[in-house]
Amino acid sequence: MPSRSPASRAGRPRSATADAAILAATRAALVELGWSKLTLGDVATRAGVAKTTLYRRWAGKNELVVDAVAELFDELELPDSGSLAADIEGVVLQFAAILARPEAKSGLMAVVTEATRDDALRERIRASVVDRQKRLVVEGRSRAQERGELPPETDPAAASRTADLIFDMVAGAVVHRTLVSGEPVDEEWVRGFTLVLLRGLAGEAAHPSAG
Amino acid sequence: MPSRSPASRAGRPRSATADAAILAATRAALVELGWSKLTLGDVATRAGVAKTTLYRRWAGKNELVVDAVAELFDELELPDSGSLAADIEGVVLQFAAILARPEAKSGLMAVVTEATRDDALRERIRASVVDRQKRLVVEGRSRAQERGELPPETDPAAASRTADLIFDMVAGAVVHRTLVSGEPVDEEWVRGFTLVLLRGLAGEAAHPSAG
Amino acid sequence: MPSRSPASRAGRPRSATADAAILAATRAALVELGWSKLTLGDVATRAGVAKTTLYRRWAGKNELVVDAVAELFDELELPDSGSLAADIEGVVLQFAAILARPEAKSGLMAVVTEATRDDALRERIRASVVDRQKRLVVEGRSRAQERGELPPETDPAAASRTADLIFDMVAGAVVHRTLVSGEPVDEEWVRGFTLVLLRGLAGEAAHPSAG
Amino acid sequence: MPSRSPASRAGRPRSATADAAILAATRAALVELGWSKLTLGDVATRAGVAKTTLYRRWAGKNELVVDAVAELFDELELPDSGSLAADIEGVVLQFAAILARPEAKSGLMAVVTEATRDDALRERIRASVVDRQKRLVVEGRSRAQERGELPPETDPAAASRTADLIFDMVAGAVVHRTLVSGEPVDEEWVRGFTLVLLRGLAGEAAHPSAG
DNA sequence: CTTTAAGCGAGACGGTACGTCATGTCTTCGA
DNA sequence: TCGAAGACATGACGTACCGTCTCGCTTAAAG
Repeated sequence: MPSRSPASRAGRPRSATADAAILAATRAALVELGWSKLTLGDVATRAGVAKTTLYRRWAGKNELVVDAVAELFDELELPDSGSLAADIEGVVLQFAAILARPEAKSGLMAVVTEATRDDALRERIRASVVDRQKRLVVEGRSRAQERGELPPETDPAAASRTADLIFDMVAGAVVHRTLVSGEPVDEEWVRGFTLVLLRGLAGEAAHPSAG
Repeated sequence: MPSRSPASRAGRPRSATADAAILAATRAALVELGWSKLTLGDVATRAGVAKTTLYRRWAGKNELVVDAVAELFDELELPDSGSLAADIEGVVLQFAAILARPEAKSGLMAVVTEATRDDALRERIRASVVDRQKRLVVEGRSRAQERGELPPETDPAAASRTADLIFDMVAGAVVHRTLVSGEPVDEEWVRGFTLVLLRGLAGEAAHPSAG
Repeated sequence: MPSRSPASRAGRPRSATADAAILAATRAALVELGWSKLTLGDVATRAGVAKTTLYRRWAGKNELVVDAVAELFDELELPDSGSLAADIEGVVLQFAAILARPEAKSGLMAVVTEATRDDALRERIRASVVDRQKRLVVEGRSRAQERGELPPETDPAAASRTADLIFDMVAGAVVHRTLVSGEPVDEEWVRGFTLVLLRGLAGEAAHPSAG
Repeated sequence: MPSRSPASRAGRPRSATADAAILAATRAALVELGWSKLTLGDVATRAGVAKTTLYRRWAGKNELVVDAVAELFDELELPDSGSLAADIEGVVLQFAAILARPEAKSGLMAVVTEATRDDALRERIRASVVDRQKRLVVEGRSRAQERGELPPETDPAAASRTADLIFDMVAGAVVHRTLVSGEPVDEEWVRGFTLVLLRGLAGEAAHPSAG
């Protein structure tokens, strides 16, 4: 989100519609041009806004695209389909569907790349994009525990570690298949993936890694 | 690799040392500057070569970086450590170690990002980087089958599909943890990951996905 | 002169000082380097200005140099020395003095050369440089007619034709001696030249060319 | 002319036809492209010759073009038409006709411009182009003296000075009218010019400039 | 109901990198 | 040894974006 002066008192307030227009224009430009050919001047023109306005709210291309892409993940929801396997399959398919959209492909990967040399950007991505999805892992597991599909956690540290592992595996596999392998994440693949993942996790609590 | 005319007879031949110097300079620049601040002019200067020489051999930044990074993966080897789990752990650690190097982080992710909009580039990456690693999956599995750790394959199509799945899961998880989560791929994580993966794959052949 | 949008309202106005700095830098570069080694990048640097600023105002090297050189001729004045011969000698010496300056030598000849293949450029030169001098011929002749040194003109067409002839002869001879022959236009040469010219023109009106 | 090693003995002798082909190609390129867009690589290609061959014989663009253009003036001849005025008119028209050709316009003026900063080049031009024409002035005057149209010269120094003056006036006026004014040198203009020139010169010997 | 301070569009500004082109030199091969 | 072919180091080209900076307007809250 664009940073706001804490106590904006005097003067004309910032246009509320401009933010939305800029983010939408950014996504449109990502679809048409991709990350590397997207220019802030062009985004400003598309949004019907002056470059100044854009720079007043975002520090640069990276920050802008993070915000533009983050909005895409707001629609992710954990389906309550009665079984853990079906829950996972559902959420993975949703995630893959978002990732398949060109504005997500171009934009998300690019900012992650940039973040390898920019800690503030990595933090922004984690806060805006990643953590919003991690809650799905936690929530899904607690539901499964309620249903007795997974044993209850006793060690919170191990639980957190396992959640991280699951998240890296789910997100990593989907991203890799979509972006690197260039193959579709279809129902068949998701079934196979979920099977392996769940079978692998089945005895996990019983054999906690030593730490 | 730079394309060569097959039967180059007349004229001065291309300098053999220039190629190596350019690729090394590219990696050095990736380490120092990262992808987005790497400029071809700077690479040329570092390599002690004219910009034109560089453009004569590579079409642009993307192609150059693919070649520069691909060389890093040549050192990957499948260790023969006696057990499937140890083999996997060994190769994952090697893979993670390469990926942790800044020139790989910056460079590989960036070209993968670019490849989302450039099929020729994706193909180049697949040929230069990905396929060279996939053989490790196939080789590792056949060794494990010889040792009786995995059942022999009967359906080659299912085998290929499973190999792809394994590859997406291994590479995806490592990449995601390294680049997105920003956490180290240490021995502890690798043990946990391998455990889940192997346990998940244990019954895979018995329950082939329907297709 | 750089073209200006007639009603420039919005946006930051063009820096007024930049124009002068660029033209001065251009003349300095002409003196040091000559036409063929003058680069617009160097001019921009000398003027403390970005290359883009320069290109925003002039279409290229030719147009820039025409403007830079044209300013040199603004100082030409017709001396009122009492006799036609002295007037001519005075103005020819002034003209030769300007032409002897290296920035005029290098610059003017070069753009005239370029103008052989570029009508717009020829027109620009005529407007900026040539026509400003032609007035001296007209003015000088009318003064001489008032003094009775030349007969009054009756046929305006013939008068114009004669003015053109005089101009080609004066400018041509001075330019040729300075630039082609590489000899100085000193007082001695000017006296000889003026003598021939005036004697030749003495009966001109009496023997108009047939047309 | 291209410099030749005085005693070319060993090895393959230089192709005799190459010289002519290169000069012709140079003139053709001047016609099509003009001086500033003429490139030596292009000339070499047109002549069916390697760039190396070209550089082995000429030092650069300037020297090559001087030689290419100089050949054009070889066809200049002093017509023997019986009267001084007609002789002058004839030779001026011939001169103007050569100068009107695009390869002469572009090429000659350009090298003269370059020569303002390169004494060796100026000397080459004088030797190759200018002096070949100056003989016409001398020859024309001596014929006119034989015919009694001009008084015989007594002072050789003054004679030389006058020849230079005439040459500057003739060549200068024609060049200026053709290249700067952009007007044609037609019969009418030549008649007017010759009239002025001859009338001006009529008493020249009687009033030598004081020196 | 007027200040008044900020937001806003437009666009010029000093920079940096781009990818191409021409220069003049060099290195190889074949004649 | 020359000539063709073409790679080479060099350096300018003209363009595109960058992120900043004036400008002359709104525009709404504070006085």
